Amino acid sequence: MSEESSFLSAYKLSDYERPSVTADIVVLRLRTEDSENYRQNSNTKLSLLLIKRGGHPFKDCWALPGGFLNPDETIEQCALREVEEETSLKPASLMSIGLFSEPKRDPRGWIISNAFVSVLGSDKVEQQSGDDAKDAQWFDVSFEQDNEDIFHLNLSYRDTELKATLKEENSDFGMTSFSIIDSGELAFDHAKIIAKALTALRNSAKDFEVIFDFLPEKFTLTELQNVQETIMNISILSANFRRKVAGYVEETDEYTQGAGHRPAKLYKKR
Amino acid sequence: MSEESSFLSAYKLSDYERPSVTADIVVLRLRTEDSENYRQNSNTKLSLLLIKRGGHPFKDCWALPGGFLNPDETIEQCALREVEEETSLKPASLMSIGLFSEPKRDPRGWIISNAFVSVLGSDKVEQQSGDDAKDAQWFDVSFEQDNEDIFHLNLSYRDTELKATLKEENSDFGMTSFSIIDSGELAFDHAKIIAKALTALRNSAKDFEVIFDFLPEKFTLTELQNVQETIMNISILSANFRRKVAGYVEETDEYTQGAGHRPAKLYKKR
DNA sequence: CAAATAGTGTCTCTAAGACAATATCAC
DNA sequence: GTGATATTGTCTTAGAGACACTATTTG
Repeated sequence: MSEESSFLSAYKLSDYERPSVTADIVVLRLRTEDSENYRQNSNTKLSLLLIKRGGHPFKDCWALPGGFLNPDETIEQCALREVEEETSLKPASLMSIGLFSEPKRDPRGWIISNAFVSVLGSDKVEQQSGDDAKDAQWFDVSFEQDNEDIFHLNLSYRDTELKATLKEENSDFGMTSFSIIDSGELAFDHAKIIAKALTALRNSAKDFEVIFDFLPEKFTLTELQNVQETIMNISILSANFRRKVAGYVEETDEYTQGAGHRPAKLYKKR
Repeated sequence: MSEESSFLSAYKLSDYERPSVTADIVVLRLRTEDSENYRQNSNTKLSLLLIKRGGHPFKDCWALPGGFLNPDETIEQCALREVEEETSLKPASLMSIGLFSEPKRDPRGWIISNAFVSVLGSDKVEQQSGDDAKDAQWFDVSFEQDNEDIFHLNLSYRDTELKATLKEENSDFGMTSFSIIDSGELAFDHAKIIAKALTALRNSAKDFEVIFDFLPEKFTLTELQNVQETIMNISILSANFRRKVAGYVEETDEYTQGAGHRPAKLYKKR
C-alpha cells in the first residue's frame, strides 16, 4: 500500500460537524394574458413557482421548490433534478445566485442552501404542473423599488396575495443582497432569495443574456422586447430595441399569421 | 407544548448524508516593483497567496487557503476568518464566486467548497505573513487567453513556477466557468477556482467596482489606472481613463512628494 | 378605410478612443 | 535644461434615446 493510499483510507472527516445542504430554485416563466381586443397582441407577465408547505415549520406558508444535495451529484445537477421533479419540464437555463448560510435560517437545524434562478421556455409550459396540484402554484411577480433602499415584492395568484418588504444591502460583483423587513407569507429566508434572484435576472437581461430562454426557438422581435420590458420593468422604444438586439438574432423566412394586423418576421437566437 | 414546537423537537435531519463544507479563498494583493531608474514610477503586479501542502493528498502541491465552515457562522464569516488567520490582515473586500461541488473533487471524501475572491489593500501588506512562513507564499499571477477557449494560468515565485491550462466552459450571468486541462502543481480543483476568480475580478474591474480595494485610502489617478490595467491585462490611454473614473473619485488637497517628476494630486474614493 | 402592429430613417447628445499639447517637479 | 510623469484639450466615431414616418394585415 502506498504512502498516499494508506493515508486516505485512515483519514476521517468526522471531527467536523457537517450541515445539510440544499438547493432552492426560483423557477420563472412568462404567462401570456390574451387581451379582449382581437387585434391587440397578448400581454406577458413574469410568473414564479411556489409550493405551499403542509407541515411545520412555516406551515401553510409558501416556499421555493428545492431539496437536499445527494453525494453523487453537483449542486447544479441537484437544482436541475428538483426543477424537473416539480414541473416535469427541462428548464432552458439555470444560474446560481449564491449560498445562503445564516446559521439560524432554518428552524429544523443547520441547513444551508445554494439558490438558483431557473427559466422555463414559454413553448413547453402552458397546461403543465403547478396548475392542478393544490400545493404548487404560479404567482405573478411584481418587484419595485421605493424612493429609498426599500423594495416591495408582490406575488399574486387569483385572490391570494403575498407581500414582502426588503432592504437593499451590499452589492458585490453586481450581485445585490437584501435583508428582510417583512417576509409576508413566505417561508424561511425565501423572500431574500427571490429578491436577489430578480435583481440578478434584471442585470442579466440588460445585455440580452437570459431573455431568449423565456421564448420558443422562433419568436418576433416584439415578443423579445416584451420579455426584456417585463423582466426589467421598463419601457423601451421599439426602434432602439431593434437596433441594439440586431447582433444577437438572425432572421428566418417565416412570419406570424392571422394576427389582425401586419405579420411579423420570426427570428432565432444567433 | 404547541403543535409547532413539539414538531421541531422531534424533527431529525439524520436521514440525509451530509457533506463537509469549506470556504476556499483567492487572496489577492498588488506587489510593487521599484524600478532601477529613480525617476520612473514603480511597477505593479498582481499577487496571489498559496499554501504548500505538507500532507496527503496533493502533498507538496500548492493550494488555496481555506477551512471548514462552523455551525455558528455564515460562509462569508468563515472565509473572512480564514483570510485573517492566514494573513493576520483584514481584507478590503470579499466576493463569492460560487459553490464547487463535484462529488470527486476531494479524495478525502465528500467536501464541497464555496470559493471567494478577497482583496488586500496595498497599504497594510508589505512586510506581513506569507513571506517568512515557508509554507505560504505570494505568487505573481499571469492569466492569458489563447486564440481558442484555452487559458494559461502562470504563477511564479522566485524560481518556483506553476503552470496550469484551462478551457472556458459555459458562462452564466457573466460568471465564466472553466474545466481543467492541466492542473500543474496546483492541488484539488484550485486551478479552476483561480481561473473563475480572475475572470470575475476582471469583469468587476471594468466598472471600477473593486480596483479601489487594492489601494490605500488616498491614491493618485495613475496608481488607480495601473490597478485596472494590471487586473484586466490591458493598456489604457490616461486621458480617457481620467474622464471615465472622474465620477467615482474625489480630490484631496494633498500631492505626492519627491518623485523625481511632477507631483500628482491624491484622490479618495467617492 | 380603420385599427393595430411591424419596421425604417434620422436627428441629437453623450461617451469612448486616439492623439496632441501643455505643466511641473527633481536633479 | 532634461527626463519623466501629470494633466488638459479636442477631434472623430459609435451608440443610445427620442421621434417621425412608412408598410402591411384583418375586418
